[in-house]
Amino acid sequence: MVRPERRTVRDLRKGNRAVLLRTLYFAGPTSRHELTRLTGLSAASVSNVTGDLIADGVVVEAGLVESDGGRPRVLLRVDPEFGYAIGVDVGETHVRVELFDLDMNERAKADHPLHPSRHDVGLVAEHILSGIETVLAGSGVDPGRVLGVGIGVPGIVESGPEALIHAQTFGWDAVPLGTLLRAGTRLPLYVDNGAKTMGQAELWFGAGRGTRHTIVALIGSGAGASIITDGITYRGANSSAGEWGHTKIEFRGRACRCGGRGCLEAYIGAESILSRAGMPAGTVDEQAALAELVASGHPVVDEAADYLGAGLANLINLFNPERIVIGGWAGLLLGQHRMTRIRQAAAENSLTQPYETASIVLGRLGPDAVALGAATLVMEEFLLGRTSPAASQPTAS
Amino acid sequence: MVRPERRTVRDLRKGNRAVLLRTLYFAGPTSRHELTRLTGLSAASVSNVTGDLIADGVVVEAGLVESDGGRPRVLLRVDPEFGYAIGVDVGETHVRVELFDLDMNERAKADHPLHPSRHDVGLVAEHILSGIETVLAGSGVDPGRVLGVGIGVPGIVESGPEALIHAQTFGWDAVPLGTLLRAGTRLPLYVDNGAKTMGQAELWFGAGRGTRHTIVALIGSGAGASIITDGITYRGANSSAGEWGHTKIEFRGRACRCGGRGCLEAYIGAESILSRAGMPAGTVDEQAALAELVASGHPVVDEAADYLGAGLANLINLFNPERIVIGGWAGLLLGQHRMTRIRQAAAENSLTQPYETASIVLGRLGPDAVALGAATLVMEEFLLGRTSPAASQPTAS
DNA sequence: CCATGTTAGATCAGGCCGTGAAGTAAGTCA
DNA sequence: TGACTTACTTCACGGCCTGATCTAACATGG
Repeated sequence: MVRPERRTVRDLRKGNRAVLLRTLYFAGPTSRHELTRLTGLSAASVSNVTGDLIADGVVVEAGLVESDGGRPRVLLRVDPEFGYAIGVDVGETHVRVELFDLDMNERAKADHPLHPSRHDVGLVAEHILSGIETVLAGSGVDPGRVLGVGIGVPGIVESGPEALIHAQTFGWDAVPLGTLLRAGTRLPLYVDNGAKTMGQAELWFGAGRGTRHTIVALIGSGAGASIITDGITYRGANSSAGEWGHTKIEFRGRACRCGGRGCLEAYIGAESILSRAGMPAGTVDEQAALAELVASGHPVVDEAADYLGAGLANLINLFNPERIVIGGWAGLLLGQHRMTRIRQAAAENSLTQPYETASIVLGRLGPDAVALGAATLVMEEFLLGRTSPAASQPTAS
Repeated sequence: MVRPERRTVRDLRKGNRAVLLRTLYFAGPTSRHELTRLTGLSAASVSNVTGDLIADGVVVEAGLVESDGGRPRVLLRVDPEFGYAIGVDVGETHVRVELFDLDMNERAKADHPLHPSRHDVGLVAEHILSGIETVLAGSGVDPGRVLGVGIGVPGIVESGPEALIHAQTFGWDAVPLGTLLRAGTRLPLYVDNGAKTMGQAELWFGAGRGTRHTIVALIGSGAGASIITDGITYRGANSSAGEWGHTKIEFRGRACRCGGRGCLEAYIGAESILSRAGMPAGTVDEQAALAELVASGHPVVDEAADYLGAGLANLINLFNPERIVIGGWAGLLLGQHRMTRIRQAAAENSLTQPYETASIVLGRLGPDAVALGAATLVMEEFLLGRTSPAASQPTAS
């Protein structure tokens, strides 16, 4: 039931251009000669297409490499200044906007604190728009060179003609954030779940680099997962795939804040761990409290590690991944201090063969990678050749 | 991290040929004119490529359709006699070999009973080879027109240079069935897990037809799932994805025959249901006993339905499918008599938004679709243009 | 300093491909 | 019988990738 595409001879060039661009981007400075090896294209085609790319300004020369007794190789690379990507992290306590060049170096940043009880859509949209203006002004980057804005939000993002956001914790029900923003900017917008963007950041630049069947488990107050199948973030029919935190690990078990019972999140989410240890939500600084709890060796932490291992085991059995990355602030905390226990629980609760192919590792990017991941949404479009600075326009009116 | 391919201008033709062939296959008799609409290709190209296909004998004309006041359309279709696919079902109690034409009509069949305690690899291989000979002889089909043999086996099939089969219930550990068979036949072989082949049968010809994000849950003695993501059976890093039956639904719960605890299979598998009702494995005819139990309204059946719903809910949360097909003989039995209860349990244990996009339905093909599904493995290759009768050869020596 | 050898990259002719435009086939209808 | 309609084919054209050939730019050795 595969649905192959590709039509005219022109698409060929487009595709090969994208292949070269992607190879240059991920392999770094590379000579034309080596590109023929990496892409399988003929030397003649590499010459042609790189010629186009250089003429368009996307690719620039980056020094020479001498070779024993022959013409030196000219190294090529994507010009990091050719375009820029903006990543937005809409979190519980802040709206963070970051501007990256194509090498994903942060060039500017804007932070708007958000009161934990005020997540009005209009306010968030306002923060995002003013943040975009701030980073553009602060970096001195020509707005016309910005390729787009990626936005990581909590909750489920329902794809469709207009992306609709369902975020229980924010009280958002079918909120068309994209539509609201389009009134204030003409930049292309890419909205996705924050856990998915963070997963993509780990996949591209973190602990998942080079893998194709990967799961990034994110544990903070709650728990979610980003599922990468064959190199692509899996979204399912309505983009809500990956709701790992609300899978049942204990039939009719402990009550979860989602209203259900026995959800994994009710056993491994920071909020639930703390409340089990006698520190209900809102009474303490979650991160500090959990750190202390983990260090103190409280049994509730061991229990959480066991459940986490079992939860990972379910993912291993279902997805047969080559790597599992544990991320999110609570996940990193648990992983740093209870990794052996987690791995053991995962081994006990999964089948041998898939367990052995899955390496369980800690995330490398820290909890602040949501904006970076959101920016990779923009990069993805760019590398596919579906967007370019010429197509973008600065903020409207 | 997408990895686009496509190189030369020649691949274009290959791809478009595959697109046309696939469209003709699934849309049935179609005129060239309509093919331009269905494929997006120009009329000129459709004319060219169908010309090739007809010249190669793959496609034949299939009558005319008058149109009001113009030249009548010539209908085209794939010639069902152009090639044949053999499907093999290696089950607990039999080895079944079936020969299909391209329309998936069964043309011949061979059944070898298997003693439930004797699953010697050599014996199974012998049965398969003699079954192939039998169906070829019985149908009178030219062996040179057979496109390949698809084989559905129990357990985990580890893909690689040689497919290795790990089947606990058979006592098989890393058995290279393909290699053994290749000594007796030169036909291309495609080995896969029987649950996956059955899932593919439901996807192509059964209750999953037309869907792209689908899960086929198979419940017999045990439980497994075939996960279709974006129209393709998902296999994971080592082809062992979909081990749904051994995901934990009850942390440290009931003992499972796999050695673990709290596996879903230990709550919804026929063997476990019967043993809970006081009928341990081996003492009764499983299928008859379960049917009686279901009809009698025994509470253990209701309990199983609840667990099944919760297990499906986990799949809904993780995969966000558009359809869930319940299959397998025990699954069909439960579904026929407890569908409401299953659906309700699924609703209670999954998030609202993904639950609403997933329609839960019964399988349409019955429990004998393993061989049919195995034959679709051959068809898949054929429709991609990667195999043709000319490439195949009759049995060696 | 220059001829020679070596490697990187560019250019060119040739073979394919898909497409729009124009042409042909095969009906209906009046 | 001829006008009209619709289905399909043929043709010229612009693009594409590739192997072969050519040019550029270095090292080496005399």
